[in-house]
Amino acid sequence: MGRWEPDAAGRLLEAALELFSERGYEQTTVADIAQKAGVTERTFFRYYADKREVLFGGGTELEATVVASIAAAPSSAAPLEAVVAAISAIGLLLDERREFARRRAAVIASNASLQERELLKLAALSTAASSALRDRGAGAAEAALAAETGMALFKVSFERWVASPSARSIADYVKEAARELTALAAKL
Amino acid sequence: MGRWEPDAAGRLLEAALELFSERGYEQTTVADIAQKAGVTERTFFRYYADKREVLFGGGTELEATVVASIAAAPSSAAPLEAVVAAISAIGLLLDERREFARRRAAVIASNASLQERELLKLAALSTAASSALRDRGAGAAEAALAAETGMALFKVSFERWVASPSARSIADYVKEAARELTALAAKL
DNA sequence: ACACTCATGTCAGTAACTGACATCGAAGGG
DNA sequence: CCCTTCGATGTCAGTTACTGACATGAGTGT
Repeated sequence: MGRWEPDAAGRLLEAALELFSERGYEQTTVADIAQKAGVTERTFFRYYADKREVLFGGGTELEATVVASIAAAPSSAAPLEAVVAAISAIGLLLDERREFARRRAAVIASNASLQERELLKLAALSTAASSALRDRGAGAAEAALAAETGMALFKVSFERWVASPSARSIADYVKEAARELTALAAKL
Repeated sequence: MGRWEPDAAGRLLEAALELFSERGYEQTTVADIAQKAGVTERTFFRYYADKREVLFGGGTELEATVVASIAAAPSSAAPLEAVVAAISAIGLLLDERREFARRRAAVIASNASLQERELLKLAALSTAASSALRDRGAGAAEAALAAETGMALFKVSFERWVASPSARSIADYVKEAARELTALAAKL
């Protein structure tokens, strides 16, 4: 057994999520979170670069999933197809953490600066997807556009998933949104 | 004549842009900006809600342009067509402030927290576009997807415009990206 | 027993932001 | 011409996010 309770980062995340949910993001200080997790404020900043980042720890994992998923797409798949597969894969990941993802989304929806951070993470995902598409032979312009469009699909799919109380998978919403996009673009 | 030099907000913006360009965003304090503009730090925060916001003053105008543009689209226009027209209108606005838009874009590109703010403003634009589409009779789902897709088009168009030294209008890049999107979506 | 590591604590400092109150030139009424 | 009011600004004290430097102390291997 260690000198300290294990998994300080996880305890900080749980403490933050609870406090943000109860009192709101701005009404919670980092000192509050640290105290609830049984560490000092300084330790919080050793695990998370800033107060918001505590809610965005899984970013690397998501990025890896996107990249792997695009790399694994059959070479016959069109760029948008590969991206749709990638964001469906992310959807499956979130399905596994259904409870957590919803709590987290509710907190983020209630605070603008958290939304900013979320959008930045999505943009990072888009950049990763674009790069992975280029590795598959797509042109730079095509890759960037397909990646951004994919993020648009993800945003609306995730929104619908959060808004709906049903147990449907995010991947379902993605499929649906992709069909709608085809229809919209056909009328352009 | 007033007691103070006129247009404090404008002076603050100009001071901020110069300092951010020279030293970088993080190496510039709000006190630096205020001093260069000839006011106190407190006055800065009376005009701008936070340090980043000084670069994002035109948001309301852009939003109004988008809403007006979508409202003005002929009822025969498909949702994505209306959105493409709206972001082309924004492009024309930026063309008018070419110089400023490029300096500003360079500063934003160099700092993550400024990128966050920019993404949030874009998201606000998307929400406004979605709402304007619904006012024209579009369904909620269709409107949200068309708006988000439009922002994807805008992002890649603006990126290409910034990267290119030519004098082409942003609207040209939007048109080009829209054509590419049609091709990508057709293969879905 | 000893040194060494590593997660944590302690502490002082900077800079972003906020609320409360003071100041003072201008503008308008009497 | 004075007086009042108003609006933009200044002053100041306080909170909180975040950082760097250094101290501590239990485990780990030798």
